[in-house]
Amino acid sequence: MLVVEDDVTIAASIAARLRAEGFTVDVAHDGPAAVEADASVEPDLVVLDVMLPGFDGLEVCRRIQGRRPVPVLMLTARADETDMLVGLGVGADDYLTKPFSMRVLTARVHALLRRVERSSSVAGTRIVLGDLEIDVDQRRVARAGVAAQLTPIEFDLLVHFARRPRAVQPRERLLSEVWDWDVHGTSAGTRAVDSHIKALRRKLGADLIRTVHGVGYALEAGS
Amino acid sequence: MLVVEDDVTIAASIAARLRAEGFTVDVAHDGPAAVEADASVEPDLVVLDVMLPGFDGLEVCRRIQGRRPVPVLMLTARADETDMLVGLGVGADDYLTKPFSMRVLTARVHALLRRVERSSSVAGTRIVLGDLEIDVDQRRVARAGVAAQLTPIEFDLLVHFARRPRAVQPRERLLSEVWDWDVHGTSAGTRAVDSHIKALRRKLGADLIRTVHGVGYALEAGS
DNA sequence: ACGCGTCTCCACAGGATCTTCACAATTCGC
DNA sequence: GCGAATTGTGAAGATCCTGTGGAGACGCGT
Repeated sequence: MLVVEDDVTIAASIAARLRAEGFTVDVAHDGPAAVEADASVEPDLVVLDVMLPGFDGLEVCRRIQGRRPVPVLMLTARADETDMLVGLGVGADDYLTKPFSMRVLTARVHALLRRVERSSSVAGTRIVLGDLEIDVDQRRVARAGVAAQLTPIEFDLLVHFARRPRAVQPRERLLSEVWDWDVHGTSAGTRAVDSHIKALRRKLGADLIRTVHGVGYALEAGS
Repeated sequence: MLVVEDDVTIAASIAARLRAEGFTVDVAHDGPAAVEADASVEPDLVVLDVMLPGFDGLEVCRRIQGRRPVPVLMLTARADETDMLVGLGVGADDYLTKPFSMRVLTARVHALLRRVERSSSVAGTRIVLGDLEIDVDQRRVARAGVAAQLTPIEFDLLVHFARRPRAVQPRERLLSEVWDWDVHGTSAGTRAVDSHIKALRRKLGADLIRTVHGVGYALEAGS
């Protein structure tokens, strides 16, 4: 995460708060430093003030985005400035007008990361999670380099897990979303899930899928 | 709840009023004491005067927020001071200009807590309360960084508490909302709650859940 | 119709978990 | 302080859940 803000005090506040949220934060105080920092640390998100010494936030945004796609959250001093930026189509992913509370900032940051995460993994035909590689288009799977041959349902099941890494999926949800079943209260049939889980574990390794007793299963994205 | 205010009289009246509202209130009269108190009691909200001996409210706010995210309500002597603070982007979540009525203060406090409650539970998948971290999607829990393995009911119980921090939950309500039981008049079975509370305390620390004699249990979020 | 792969279901075993119970320890009202 | 009510604690049986192997059902192309 990179914070670009010329006011040292504000920059420090933002950085401190984001660090408290668990992010790794770098700080830059002017345009050239921002571009350089982006190139060297390759942050997964940039918080960018518009008004900067050197060259301004717009220019920074343009240069950074030109090099590689990265979500940008822009800070503007006034609302009409925001309008202008949107009009210019600078390519920022979200805007925040000063003054703002830290709470709003962190909320936006999280929302932005969620959005990016989602779009990159869903739109992407290829999902990589640790040593697990899935090519959704070609319907191929490999773990630690070795390919595995999955049956249709096994594959759909795995993709379903991979789209929500680490999240626990109850059997009912799996049945309704992978199988298109409508299990309302019917406790029968849910064991079919187990069989396919077993098959996946046999083909891809027992440690790939975690079972959560009384609830369902979750994919362990090895990291 | 932590009140930081150098004027002893004002501090006392604020504290008294907030206690009357049912909050647990600690008081600090200067900057260093404030930071220390925040670290030791981990309040869920800080009412912070700007002008303080030691170092001022801005510095306190920065240090507190740097350590962990907590809502801050700032008290300023003059309106233009508020403007300045806002401009600095210190990271307070709300401001109040002296003089103010107790009614306004309590209203703001409640509003702020509501806002926090909303954002923390709606944002949803992750609940952080002091050193307790719960990932609802992954069904994982950690206290002070160390993970704990909970059984299904234990986890549901904890989440139920965590969504209502510090609120006392009678056994009957827990049974009806976590267990889906219909305890109407049946006084039997309520002891099952105790067993699971015991398990939670063993796994996450005895100080996490407070027992309210004759009523039920409540989660202590670091205060 | 037949073979083949795939899917669903079943029954059993082994764990894991839940509830209950009796008793010790604590708290509260007086 | 004292008695009554409430809570903490440990253990044990009952209950529930999951892993597993295999048997049949189903779809599909030949």
